[in-house]
Amino acid sequence: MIRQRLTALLRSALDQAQRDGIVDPCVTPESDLSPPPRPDMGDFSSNLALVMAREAGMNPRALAEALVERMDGAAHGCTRIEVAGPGFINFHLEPGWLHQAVADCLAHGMGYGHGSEGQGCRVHLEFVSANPVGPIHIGNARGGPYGDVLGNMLAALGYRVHKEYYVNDGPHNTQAILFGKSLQARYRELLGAPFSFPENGYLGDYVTDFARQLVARDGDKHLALPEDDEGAYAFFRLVEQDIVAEARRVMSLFGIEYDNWFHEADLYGAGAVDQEVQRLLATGAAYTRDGAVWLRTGEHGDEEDRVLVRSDGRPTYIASDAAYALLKYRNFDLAIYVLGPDHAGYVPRLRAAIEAGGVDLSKVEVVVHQTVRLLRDGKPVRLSKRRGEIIGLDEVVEEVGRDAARFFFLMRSIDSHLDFDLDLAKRQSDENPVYYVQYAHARICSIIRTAEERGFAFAGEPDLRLLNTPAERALMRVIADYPHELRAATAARAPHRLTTLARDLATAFHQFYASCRVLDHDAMALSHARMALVTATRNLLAAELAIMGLSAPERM
RNA sequence: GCGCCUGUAGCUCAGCGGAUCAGAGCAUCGGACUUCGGAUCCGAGGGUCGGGGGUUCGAAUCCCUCCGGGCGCGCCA
Repeated sequence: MIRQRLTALLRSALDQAQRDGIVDPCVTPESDLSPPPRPDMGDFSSNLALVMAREAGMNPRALAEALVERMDGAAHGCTRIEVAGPGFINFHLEPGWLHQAVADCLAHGMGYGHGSEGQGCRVHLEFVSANPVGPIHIGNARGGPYGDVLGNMLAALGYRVHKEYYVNDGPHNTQAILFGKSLQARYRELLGAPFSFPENGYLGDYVTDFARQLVARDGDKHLALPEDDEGAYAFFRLVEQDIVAEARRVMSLFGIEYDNWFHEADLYGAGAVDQEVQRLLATGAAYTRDGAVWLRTGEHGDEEDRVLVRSDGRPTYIASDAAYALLKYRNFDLAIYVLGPDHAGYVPRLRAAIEAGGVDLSKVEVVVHQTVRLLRDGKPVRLSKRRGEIIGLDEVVEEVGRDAARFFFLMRSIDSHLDFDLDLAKRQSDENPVYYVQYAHARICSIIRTAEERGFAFAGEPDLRLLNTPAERALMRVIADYPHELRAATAARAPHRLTTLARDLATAFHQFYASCRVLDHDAMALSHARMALVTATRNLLAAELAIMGLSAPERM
């Protein structure tokens, strides 16, 4: 790859300068190789001299000059290397490097830019994992496209990715129990039995709907269940399958398929939670106090120790999370947790619990996405499962479309708060940027169809050297940069950058299209070359859309 | 009160391991050869990057502080 060649060139020049005594031997700082702001300034620009000027005790420009003098540019495909501005080293490359990128893209098709540096590293990626006590709403959903696409990116670079949804259905989950109590109350209410609706219970209509279904299916046989936590949990379990099935349906509607839906209850069924608690006690990572079992998370970066097992003997979620984490690390090299903002405060104790369990924290990554605010009529809508104020993810997906909905979520940086204006999303659906990208793809497909219809027959290899106008070069440049950009975005765990890359590619193509005629019977060689460029562009657009989980329409 | 995120053009947001980063889309206004899709392209206006201080030759970017917004701080998850 071109970047590696230039980096090597810089390094050898630096080594030579050090041998010549021009520069004191010092640590080579991380330098950046990026496109200069204007094409006429060259193809790549290095800030190496700027970055290390202070450490080297030299004026940046002088340092840059010294480095350039020690480069054999011609041997590395450079037509010119010059120092610019305060000390940038600008590389002008032979145009062939761009043509090579196009050829690479054509040769690799949908796999262009992909790699194997992941070396099969097994990544456990968990995302969404909403409490199974109601429909998935738009606030829970943000982790969906993020995790899904991040997984696709990692997979493209050779990681073995396992996508998982963790279902919090353990017998001691107070949310599940509260939901169960609400359901039980509605059930008894429908049957005219005495009931008491729990304080802060789930008020949504869907709870009554579930109760109605239970009555229709089983009659009054569940009246026998006790009105306590165990009875409530039993009620929860009566409808859990339906809730999870619905979650699965909605995620699928959103284009997300998990490799596994893991149930917390199974950890208990297997005795894994008790085993883990015993193990933590045995290793001294946990201790007993006031009748409860505490995990020494305070020694692992948390503010204080946390309760692992309540004084009444019921384990907390940390216990099952610790047990689950241990399970994960038996089969995976890296675990990425994608959590909602309401779990931000939980991160230190999660990491602490994992570390206390004996797992190296370098194998843990936690991404906390920021909130989604739903706007209706320009005003924020409070989302609360408990109060029954819910806009279902499925409603949104059906209204604005899967592609637009995914793109909308994906566009924003995961650290940014996201305003999802329902009315705007609906009204704007025609001008959503996703259509801009998809239109570029459809347009190219149209060109290809036209070429067939009009009998353009291209024989042999295209002569890519014919591609040299500014618009062509700009388009090739975007294609050439993709492998590096994909890696940078993946390393930064920043799927939102893909949306920018795709838009940039579409823009470069549309600009090219406006100034370059592709099909011309009077210039067959050029037509051939441009068809190759356009085909490469379509390949990359399709590949980018695929990684983002979006469709690549041939017609719109 | 403490912690995390955030404040960039009228709106929604990129850029945030410093310089060649003042950007995009939308909105507004004005244009586009009658052959490949106008869901496109070209152009214009518009911001002292929340305020203030500091580090630096150089800060939207790093540090401190203040102000505004969001979310967390349970033997809930």
